[in-house]
Amino acid sequence: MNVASKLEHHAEELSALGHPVRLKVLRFVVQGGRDGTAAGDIQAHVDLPASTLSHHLKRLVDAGLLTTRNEGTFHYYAADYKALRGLTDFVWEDCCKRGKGTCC
Amino acid sequence: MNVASKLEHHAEELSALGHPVRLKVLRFVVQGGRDGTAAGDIQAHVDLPASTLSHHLKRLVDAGLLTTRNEGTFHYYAADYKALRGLTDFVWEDCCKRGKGTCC
DNA sequence: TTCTTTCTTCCATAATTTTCGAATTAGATC
DNA sequence: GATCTAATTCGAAAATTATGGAAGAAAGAA
Repeated sequence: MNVASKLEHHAEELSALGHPVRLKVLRFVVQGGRDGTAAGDIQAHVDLPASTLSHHLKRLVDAGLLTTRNEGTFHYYAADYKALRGLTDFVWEDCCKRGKGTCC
Repeated sequence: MNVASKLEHHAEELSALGHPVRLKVLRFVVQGGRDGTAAGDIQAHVDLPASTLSHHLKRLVDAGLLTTRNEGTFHYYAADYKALRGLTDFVWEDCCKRGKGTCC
């Protein structure tokens, strides 16, 4: 993946996280572990209409931050921990390389 | 600072980073070190009209990710490394505490 | 089949964001 | 003062995002 599209991708991820509801959802799912958290449990946590929440969940999945899996009528969402680590690392990449001294 | 407003604040920071130009700017400034980077140098890096860039810089400063300092007619922008660290840590806070096993 | 539960998609409206030329400010230099 | 340079603010159009009721889909139970 080239530099420009990597930037676009990470910007998309950050944009997805840049909304109070979605950030709250992501943290809840991150804390829920690898097995994932059911959409209904997420809804109880954020207290919003199902349709509104569904849009936000889709945005997080589209960005590649969450994965989803269905079990019967239940839809489970889990964090893509690798993607998330890649994102938080990206922001710090080459910190201070153009400055004098170190800082990070 | 309470939990809700901390969430709002970090969502605002992430939203500020959730744009390709602003993410590129932030990384450039992060790499520029503590002394900061002049607006003109940033403009050369992103190749955009000054007015457009100025809006993006303001957004990053308003979010608390950049600080600014004037020297004559030059405006220097520097990363608030503490704020940035607080942000990237926040996303991972209490990872897996509601799940079984560990992952982070 | 009919009903219930769980969740998504459709649709329209409202609100916010992005863009950049033109005008303006602020400081340095002649 | 006049002028140049560096950068911000104004203003207005275009594009994107956010919200949630209503309708639909998918799985299971009665």
